[in-house]
Amino acid sequence: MNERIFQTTHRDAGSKARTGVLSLGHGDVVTPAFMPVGTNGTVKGIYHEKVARMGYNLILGNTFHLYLRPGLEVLSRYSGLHRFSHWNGNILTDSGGFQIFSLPGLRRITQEGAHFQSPIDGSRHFFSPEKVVDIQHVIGSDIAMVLDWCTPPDIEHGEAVKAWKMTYDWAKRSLARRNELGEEFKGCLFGIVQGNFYKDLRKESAQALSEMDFPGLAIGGLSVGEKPEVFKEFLEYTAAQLPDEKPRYVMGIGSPDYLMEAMENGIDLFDCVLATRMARNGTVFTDDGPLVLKRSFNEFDMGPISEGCQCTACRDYSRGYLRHLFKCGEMLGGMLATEHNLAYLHDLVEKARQAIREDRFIEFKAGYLARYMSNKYKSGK
RNA sequence: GGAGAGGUUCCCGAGUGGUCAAAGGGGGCAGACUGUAAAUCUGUUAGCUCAGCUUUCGAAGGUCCGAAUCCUUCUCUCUCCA
Repeated sequence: MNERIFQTTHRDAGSKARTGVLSLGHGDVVTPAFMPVGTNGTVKGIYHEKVARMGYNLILGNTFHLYLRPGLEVLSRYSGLHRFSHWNGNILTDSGGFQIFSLPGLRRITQEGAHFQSPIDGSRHFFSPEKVVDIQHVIGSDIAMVLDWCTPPDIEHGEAVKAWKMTYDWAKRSLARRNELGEEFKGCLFGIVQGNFYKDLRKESAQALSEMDFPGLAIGGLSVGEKPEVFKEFLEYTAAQLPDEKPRYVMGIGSPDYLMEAMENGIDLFDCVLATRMARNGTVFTDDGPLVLKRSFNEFDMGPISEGCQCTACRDYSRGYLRHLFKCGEMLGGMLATEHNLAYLHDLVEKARQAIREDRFIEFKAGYLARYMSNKYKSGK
């Protein structure tokens, strides 16, 4: 059942970075790979067709959201999310653990699972690890994630122990449920490492999950409000505990600098809402740092966001026009910016893969970040 | 020509003697955003040598300890009637 889904194709000579191929139900994914987030079965502000044409073959959906809307009956009648949403590539679904974590006051976690209230209508629901596997089975996820308990920074050691032990127990139950479904369950199920910001717990969690029958492992509970140095320290530490032969996925990171850190540490997958959310809010990635399109200095700028970028925004429109769209609240602005940010990250990761293949990832990263982090467009303040 | 209403800080618009540099919108400017309760949220928006001081509510005078608020004149706008 647990066939090998990942092959490393090259290892960078100067770091732990690696390239590989992930073979999933809807085609291969070259790694490292960034995964755009499409929580509700749509990557906000862009056609699936464009996402696919850009080169993305693995996007996210969210168990929590899709269970609440449109609900399992609809998804089941459509034979899953691929057909429902007309996406022919791969889909990874997050379990909803992060959403439940994000609903303080609306949730209660017990050994059995998570009780929560819908943020849509206040109705009460319950997710057990088994049920979450079942829902993702209905969705038809190519990669399903176990239900986990994500914790914020600055919690007590004792509480962090409780959370990761719970996540571990839930992981075992998730696997058991997957095994019950047998061949019917077409996707692969990934485990999630927790352990908060305690190295002993990260290590225990990573080792415990590594010994289990998961075809891939994720690092959860990072980028939840901790400082960048802390993120980096725990990313590096935790990644090193994971088995080399399985794909490693860091959940929820998407700024260029975080992606670089992840790739350097041998991470193969990452996803984030940042690119698409920032885009809708008017900020685009450039090699010189993030650019807020609404800012006044763009008014007469007839150049593209990024020279050489192949996206529609850069190909057909100027910074001045994009500024105008955002100032008018025109939805095209958000759509174009979304396309740009996704194209930008795709290009960036492709450049990184190329650097890895040529054993020069460290120089590539240093050169890129020196320019990106100088943040040319940051205001004086 | 007659009757009435009114001119408030970039705009709209509250405010009818001190607690008003003046509510609230809008616009402007800036900041944030990292497994999406987000096409969202936050800050700021007279000037200065920002504690404090100076100028500001159509204009000019006046009353008062004190005026965006009261009085006089002027000016402009709008509505209705001729």
